[in-house]
Amino acid sequence: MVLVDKLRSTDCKPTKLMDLEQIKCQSCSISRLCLPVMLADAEIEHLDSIVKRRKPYQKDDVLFRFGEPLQSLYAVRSGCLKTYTLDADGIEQITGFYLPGEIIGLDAIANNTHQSFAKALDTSLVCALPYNKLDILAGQIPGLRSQLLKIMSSEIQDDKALFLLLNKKNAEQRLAAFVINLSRRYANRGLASDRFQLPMTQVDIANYLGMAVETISRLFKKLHKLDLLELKQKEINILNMQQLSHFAGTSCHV
Amino acid sequence: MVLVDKLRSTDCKPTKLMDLEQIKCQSCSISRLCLPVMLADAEIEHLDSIVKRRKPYQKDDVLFRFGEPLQSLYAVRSGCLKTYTLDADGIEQITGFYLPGEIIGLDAIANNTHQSFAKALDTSLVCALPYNKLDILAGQIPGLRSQLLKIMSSEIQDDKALFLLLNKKNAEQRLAAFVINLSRRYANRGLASDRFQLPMTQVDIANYLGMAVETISRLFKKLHKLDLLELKQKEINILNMQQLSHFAGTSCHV
DNA sequence: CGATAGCTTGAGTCTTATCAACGTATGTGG
DNA sequence: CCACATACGTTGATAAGACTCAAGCTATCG
Repeated sequence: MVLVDKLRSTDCKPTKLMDLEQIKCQSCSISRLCLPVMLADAEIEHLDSIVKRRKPYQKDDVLFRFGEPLQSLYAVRSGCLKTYTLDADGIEQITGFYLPGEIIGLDAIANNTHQSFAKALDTSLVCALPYNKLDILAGQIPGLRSQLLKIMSSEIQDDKALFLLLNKKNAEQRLAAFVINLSRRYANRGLASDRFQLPMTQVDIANYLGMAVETISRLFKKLHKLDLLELKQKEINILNMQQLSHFAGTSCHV
Repeated sequence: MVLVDKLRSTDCKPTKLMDLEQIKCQSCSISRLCLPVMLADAEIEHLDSIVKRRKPYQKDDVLFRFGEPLQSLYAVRSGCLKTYTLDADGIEQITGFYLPGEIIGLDAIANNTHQSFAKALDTSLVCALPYNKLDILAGQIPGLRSQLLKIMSSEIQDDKALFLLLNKKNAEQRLAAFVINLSRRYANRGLASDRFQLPMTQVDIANYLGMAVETISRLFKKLHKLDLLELKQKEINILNMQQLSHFAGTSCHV
């Protein structure tokens, strides 16, 4: 995560960036969140050999478009990306935000066709995983097959949770839950969970959560008034995580 | 599907039912929607050997509960089931409806723990697929591995589509889209797509779509007034599929 | 036949969207 | 380095869609 932090700071030298582009799975700081989990060294090396490390994508660069044949899944190494479709009027409909260690494009496997657009929100490094090669490798390495299935299952879990959030919670609960979800994901990556940069605009958050931007703005203000969080520019500062979680409507299942 | 229809009719003899319980993957009418897709005969036999065919579940019987360790995935053979969680107040939150050929429990793979309850809405036959055996078999049969990944990818696709539906569409579009979705799924199973039984109550539909029952009732009435569909008891009759689709807000992605 | 779950209908309320206008960053070219 | 253009965020007023509550109706099942 040190490497990731270096990358995210604006003063990193081009040489540093080149180094980062070359980092192998073996030494990647987020490998424990990614496909290599539970693989032996030799297996990781095998996986590493099919990974194509791309030059960094700049803000607004597009990784793939809706309808394109699936060539590769993409593992995020640093930065942040979003996926979206366009509705009948050509309006963007955001379907997901992706942080380091997360895999983009899993929904394309069913018909070998991308079901969305993917765009960088920030300067971002990704690893391209050619799907046909990955599939073959999954046949040879049980741990990889297993991890791939787990990652997909995890995405299904997250989707169901999001579904419940949107379906059952009101605007303020949605926003609170969204912030907490981001916070948890940062925490999993060893980054600060109570103070971080929002990688997306409020317009994007509103779009993703199915709300008006005005509502987002008002609710951030309300959460601030309640001393639950602070938002300065894009920096978010969670002041009372427990209360905020409670506010989000403690999603208990039992 | 003839078999499925027989089962659904109420006058089927116990002996018939016993026969159905024993049907193998090789002769299962919905195998082309299920895991056996693209498998060679010998491979299907292999798969068949790990499948446990359960006695029929009756209405309201529970397949598994939230928090239980994942033993098996379940392939629906006939009938209809729902999955749901309970919120903090113990209120049911429906997360999905499952028709023949669909697989229940994929979200449990990530942590080997079921993330929801599953309950029969109707007399239903299911095949239990012990996950550890299935996983091993997926390592031996490339086509099975591939199909499993595709089924999971498909579920992710469906979840994203549902997400967009709930997030961006108003009540009447949601309901219209829900009906069309059911209709398409019946069509895929070779059943009538313009005239079918709603397998769930309006209360369940309301719960699933995040709306009040009253709204569902009013909207069915409205759709009837517009001559788009008819609803008598639980039998739905789509009168104008094209208009209904249009009404649902033609979900275009380009 | 009565009890209960499921569905319908109407009236009133509330949350959140919409519209309009203004304020504040950000970044580009002169 | 400044001025302008543009994207992003804030605030207030108004309106609409959908919920809630209350009550009555209708299937269904024991």
